[in-house]
Amino acid sequence: MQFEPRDQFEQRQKKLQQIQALGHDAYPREFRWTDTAAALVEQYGQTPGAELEANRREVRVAGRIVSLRLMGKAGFAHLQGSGKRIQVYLKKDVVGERGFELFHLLDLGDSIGVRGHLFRTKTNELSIWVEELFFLSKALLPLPEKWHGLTDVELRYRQRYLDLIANEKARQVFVTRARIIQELRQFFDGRGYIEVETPMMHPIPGGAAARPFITHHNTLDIDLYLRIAPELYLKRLTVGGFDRVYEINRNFRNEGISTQHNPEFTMLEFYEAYSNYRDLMDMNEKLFALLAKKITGSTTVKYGETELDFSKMQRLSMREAIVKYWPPEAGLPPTLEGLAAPGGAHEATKRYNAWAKQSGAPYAAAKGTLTDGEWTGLLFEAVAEDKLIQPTILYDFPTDISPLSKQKPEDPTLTERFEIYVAGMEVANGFSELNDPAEQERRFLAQMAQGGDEMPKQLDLDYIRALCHGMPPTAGEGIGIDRLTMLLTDSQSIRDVILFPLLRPEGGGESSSASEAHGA
RNA sequence: AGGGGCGUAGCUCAGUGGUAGAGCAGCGGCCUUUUAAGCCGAAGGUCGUGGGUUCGAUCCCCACCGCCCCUACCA
Repeated sequence: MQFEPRDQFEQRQKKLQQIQALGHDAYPREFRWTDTAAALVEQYGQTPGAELEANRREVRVAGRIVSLRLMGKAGFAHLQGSGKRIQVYLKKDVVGERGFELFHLLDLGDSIGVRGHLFRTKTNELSIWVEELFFLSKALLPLPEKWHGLTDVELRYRQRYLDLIANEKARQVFVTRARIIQELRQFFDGRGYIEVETPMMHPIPGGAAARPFITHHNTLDIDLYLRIAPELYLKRLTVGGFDRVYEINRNFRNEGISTQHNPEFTMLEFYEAYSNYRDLMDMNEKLFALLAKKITGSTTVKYGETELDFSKMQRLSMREAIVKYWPPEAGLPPTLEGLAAPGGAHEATKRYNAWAKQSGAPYAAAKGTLTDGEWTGLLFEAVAEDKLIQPTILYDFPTDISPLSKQKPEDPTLTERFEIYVAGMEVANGFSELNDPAEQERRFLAQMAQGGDEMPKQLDLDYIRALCHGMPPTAGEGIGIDRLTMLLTDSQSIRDVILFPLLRPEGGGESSSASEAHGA
């Protein structure tokens, strides 16, 4: 075992031996504390020193040493516990020879416990007058720099534990993330939902269009797929009579990494029998406003340069969004009727692309021949998606790109599906669930016929069979927890809301081309 | 995958075609109310890796590795 910086590592090992020589356990088993640093700062932050002297408050507090100022026969340190710091003051004639010797052997990063009482220093800082010092654990490696903290983003992600110690904001993001999930559970539990866990290893990947990760089960000798969505299992449960279910857990998609994408990400997915997509839209408006209010204190939330207003949501059909956000420089916008007509979306896309290519705007790149619905979806993404900054419910998706959604009775080319966009990001996707087994089979087979990495290769017959047992009319939705957390914590990258985002493994770097180059 | 940027002490960062610098952390010493404690002293580096140009490269060029950003795939 050797880690950089080696000299400090060895130095601290030596100190640990000296601490043992003083009669302390190198790795003690417990410390009985009465208060956390955070609670004391909260409770006594304003209490005057005279009052602290008059009613002596005895405390036992544990924490990590994050600052250390040793002055001859006395010293100060800050202990960090539950995210907050409290100062401790220690002098030789109070803690005694042995206690003070131990104090001398402490380093930044060590865990200690103290017994003492609260007081205020000359500069009026709330502090603990230490009467007894307890050694709890040695940090063999140094903390990040005390003033700037840890700013190297790579180190912040790879060694998140250091980020959490050094950067209060980072800690706060993950506390908020936990609160968001708690609020969501409360919301759905309060509406009669039950929380379930469905398989994360699937024999047939399904429920979304995405490339799966493949793994293998040895005893059964079968390949399994890390799930790309829990959808098909959750709907089996609505068949089984769980009329309101939700699951909060990971999905895995073998695709690119970006500020908005991590290969494993957390989704809340929920299904509600006897409701349709309009019911969910209404529910979402309430949910997002409630969450913003509970988490940030206001329905208006700062995100980067903008203010997001969750008190209301704009509603647009996909075609309306194309018309609304069509850039005037690209000529007259298409009409709703034009987009609905056969070939209309393709024609509009060609006009848009002609302008986009010469102006440098993102254009709608298609591979292969597309259906009207696919052109519509593509055109929407190019024209409108990144313009949807304020919370927007986008609805009525083409059937061609919505294989699990129920069609609109008056127009089978469209489905009862919506997505919620905020800050240009898709954060939710919901629909009236297709529960006609014959139609579902047709759609699955059409997907398979279309081919491609992200399309199902195999028909999920058991799912069709489940539908044949009858699924009540049901509305379902998925909400991306990571992106939602980004919005409510003002985080610009998904890596800032995932504790351990996927990075290339450290120290690898022995690619075959590199070793060939070395050999040549 | 393509384009752009970055990589110097443990951390945060300067810097130059001529043998490498600061602050913090660490080490030795002084200091019993300090707080980015202070003062004195010593130490710490294959300047991401490998090639090339050059009398000489941390600096210029190329390749590779890693990270970040944008685009593409996707949620």
